Amino acid sequence: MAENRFLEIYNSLLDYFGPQNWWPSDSSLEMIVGAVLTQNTNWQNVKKAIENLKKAGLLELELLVALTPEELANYIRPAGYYNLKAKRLLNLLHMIVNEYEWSLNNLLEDELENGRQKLLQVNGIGEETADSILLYAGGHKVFVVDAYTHRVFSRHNLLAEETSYQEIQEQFMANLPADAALFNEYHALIVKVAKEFCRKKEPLCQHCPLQKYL
DNA sequence: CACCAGGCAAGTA
DNA sequence: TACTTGCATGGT
Repeated sequence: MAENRFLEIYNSLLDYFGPQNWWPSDSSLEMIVGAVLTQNTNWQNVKKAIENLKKAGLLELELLVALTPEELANYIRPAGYYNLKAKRLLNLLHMIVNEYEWSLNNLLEDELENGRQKLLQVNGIGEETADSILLYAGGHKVFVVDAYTHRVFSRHNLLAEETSYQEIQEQFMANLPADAALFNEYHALIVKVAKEFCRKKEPLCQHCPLQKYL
């Protein structure tokens, strides 16, 4: 695009919605659990699953890795895809045990590219989940792209329909200050505006704070 | 009833 | 490489 509208849109969204204070969690471990559970799933369902683990006192690395996939699946059932996600979550936790000496902080404090490679090697962790963990738990300067980002920006003709994850991420990061707090807030604001005004069944965004960019 | 939700990997050609 | 399909609960 001719001028950089990425920052302008960020400011519009922040003015309209205010700070979103993501990621909602009480600990880094809870955050990464949520990152896996929320894959293609409504956050309301994820909250129920996390609450089940909390009530059982299981939100500790040593306790979670001691569970079988079947046992873990039973707790996270409300999040959907529970058999799949139980395996994926255990894959992630086992990587932390084996590659980072049982320390999630060791992973989060690793160099960005090293941590990202390790996360992407885990079966069940793709780019969005990896980047979410790196940004929201690790505080790394990496922009998280998701289906909402693609929908909101392509629908407003700010990105082509076929733009890839990596290309979208590069566009944002090339046009914004390298600021983890800004990346954090921006992604959350995109989710907010998509949920409120840019749903699949609402092709036109009347009343949307981004209407002027159409 | 249909459709959607803060994806990802495996299978197919 | 480029589609397609399975995974699954809960809210609208």
